[in-house]
Amino acid sequence: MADRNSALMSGVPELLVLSLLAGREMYGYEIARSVKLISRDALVIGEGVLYPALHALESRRLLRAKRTRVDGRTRIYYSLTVRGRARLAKLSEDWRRVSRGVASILGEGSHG
Amino acid sequence: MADRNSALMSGVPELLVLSLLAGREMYGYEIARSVKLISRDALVIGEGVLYPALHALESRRLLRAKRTRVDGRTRIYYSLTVRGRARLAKLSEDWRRVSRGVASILGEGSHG
DNA sequence: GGGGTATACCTTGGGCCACGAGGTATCGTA
DNA sequence: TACGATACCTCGTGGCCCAAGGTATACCCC
Repeated sequence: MADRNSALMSGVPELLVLSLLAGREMYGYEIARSVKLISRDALVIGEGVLYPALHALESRRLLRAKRTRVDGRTRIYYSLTVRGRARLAKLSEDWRRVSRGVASILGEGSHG
Repeated sequence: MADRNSALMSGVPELLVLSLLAGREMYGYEIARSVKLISRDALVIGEGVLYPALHALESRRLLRAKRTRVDGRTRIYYSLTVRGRARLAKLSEDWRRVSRGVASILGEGSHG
């Protein structure tokens, strides 16, 4: 099964997470709010998607985790590893390819 | 559970099929080749994805099927129903929303 | 007649992943 | 005391994608 590489799409949550963390380290709850905020409500990433994704990303060594305590609450800050940056580069390119591809089909279809 | 409506993404094959059929009626094999051709190899829709998708779309009354015989081979031409057009409109809008959303996150991340 | 390629349809099995729902705990506030 | 925001988490369901494999016709070449 190779590595779910050339999938048509999928993996958007992973892409969002990696992309945000490329800018600075963030914690889960903050990532969820940021996605909603930056995309102006176009995208919402649920916690049932986010946390498992973060754990998977960490165990795949794409993210590094740092536990801290703020105001009595636990926060886990995540940052990109080198492998994470490579993965981000690949996923971004995949996304652009698919995005352009879909646009080309939509264009064809609509103007007839 | 509602109708897999507000999904983050997914459903790209369905979108492609509906979009192509909005232009003119086509048969399965032709759709597969067209996707590859129009997208300049950016997108490839396998037959294991395409045919089940076409059947599902037909049973949901989004497509209409018309069996014909050409040169001794069977072709099944599909065309959009009214419901299919409505579905296409919705999926296109969803796609544009997600696409813009992802772009906004990628933009933030890369120059941040 | 045998082999290869293109056309044209199909199903099955497996697996990934998104999602909703629900759970724990702290803090501030009304 | 109850609620909402913050902050983490898991589980079960189900959708959907995919590779692989299967059937059959037409055409070409040798």
